[in-house]
Amino acid sequence: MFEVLFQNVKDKISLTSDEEELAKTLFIPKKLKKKQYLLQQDDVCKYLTIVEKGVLRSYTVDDAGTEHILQLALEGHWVTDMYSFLSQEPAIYNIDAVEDSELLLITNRSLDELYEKIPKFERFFRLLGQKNILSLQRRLTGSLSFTAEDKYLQLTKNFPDLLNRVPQHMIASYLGITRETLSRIKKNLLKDH
Amino acid sequence: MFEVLFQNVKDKISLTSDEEELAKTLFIPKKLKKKQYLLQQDDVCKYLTIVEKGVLRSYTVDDAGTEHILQLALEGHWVTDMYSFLSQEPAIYNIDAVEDSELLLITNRSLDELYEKIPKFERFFRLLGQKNILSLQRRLTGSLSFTAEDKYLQLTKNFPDLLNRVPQHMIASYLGITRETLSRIKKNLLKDH
DNA sequence: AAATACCGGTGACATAAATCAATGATTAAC
DNA sequence: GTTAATCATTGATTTATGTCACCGGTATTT
Repeated sequence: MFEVLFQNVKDKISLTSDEEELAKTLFIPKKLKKKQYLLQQDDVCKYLTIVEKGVLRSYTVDDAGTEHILQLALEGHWVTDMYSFLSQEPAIYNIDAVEDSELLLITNRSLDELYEKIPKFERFFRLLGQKNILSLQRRLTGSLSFTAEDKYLQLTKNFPDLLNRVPQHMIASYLGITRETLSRIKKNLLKDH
Repeated sequence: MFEVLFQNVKDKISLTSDEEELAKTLFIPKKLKKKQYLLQQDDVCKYLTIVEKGVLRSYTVDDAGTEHILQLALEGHWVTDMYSFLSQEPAIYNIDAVEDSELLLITNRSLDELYEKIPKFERFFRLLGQKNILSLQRRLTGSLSFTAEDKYLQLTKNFPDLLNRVPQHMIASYLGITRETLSRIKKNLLKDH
């Protein structure tokens, strides 16, 4: 159950086995069936979550009922409504499972305990945040300057896994385009082979 | 010179005066005239920078020569090409001054020294990163789901300062729209008063 | 195994925003 | 103080992408 978490952690900091045992006690395992919610808009987000197995998505729903996907989180990715998690105000994002998934959750309180008892985790989450910022910046720059086709090509290049595990209409939503446009882009790319 | 930096730091962690003195030695003051570059694409980004006075922008230039602004950094904001700064690979962003500016720079090496000698800075930059992620997420969600007009309205609401200090065409670029479109949006908003 | 929901593809049409081009207005440079 | 950049505005036109409607295929449910 904890393999993905500790692999993730050991990429950035080293832990003694005592520290690892302590950390384990602070995370809550949870399973989610496909389509089940981890968080619904307007609820308070109580957990920071790492995906051990499966896929989660975080997304907003606009006035027209259209979903806009902020994040597609595969194994080893962290997901939360960060604003709600930190402030305990109502969430603006929904989070649910794209596949049956296994998760590890940590509350804000437990996270504080983790920082206090194993200060190395300050560094871990600093480095994790850095990586996160990099990927958000790349995505935003792409969103500002790329055509729909280029955004799709960038995705196929950087995250080919996503294409197999996530339905097309979610890929489209993640790219900020409609399912129809994505369908036509794929057709075009085949034609130009 | 260091007022903005230490105000920024003390919002998140507390420092003794010894620590403050040590930190001061690790930053390099620099002034930049309007339009001067701090970093050019394809150079290696040597510094993480905080703006003490003035405004910087980071941006990419596409094949057509159009600029796309990732960040507009007012006093107290941190700016760098994070990928280049961390990896010492060539930068993809340009950074230059929108107004005459006063900056404090820190190298990767000095930053490591800072973490080593004052571990509290791990926490500081973790918290800074969190804030950064929040704002990138908000901007990306807006970019995925808002019309040009709504993106502009969100900006006027959240960062009214920017409108006075930065020319319209840069605001447009920051929003991912053309200057012409922004000009028409403003006209429309006035009309509907 | 029939019924139902989900998913991707496609045509016809609509529209937001980009592009191209020209004109003042303001600011900076000489 | 004249010249030259820089900046914002506006009209005409084009284009990428969205919207709406429908279809067939494949899972999923009962």
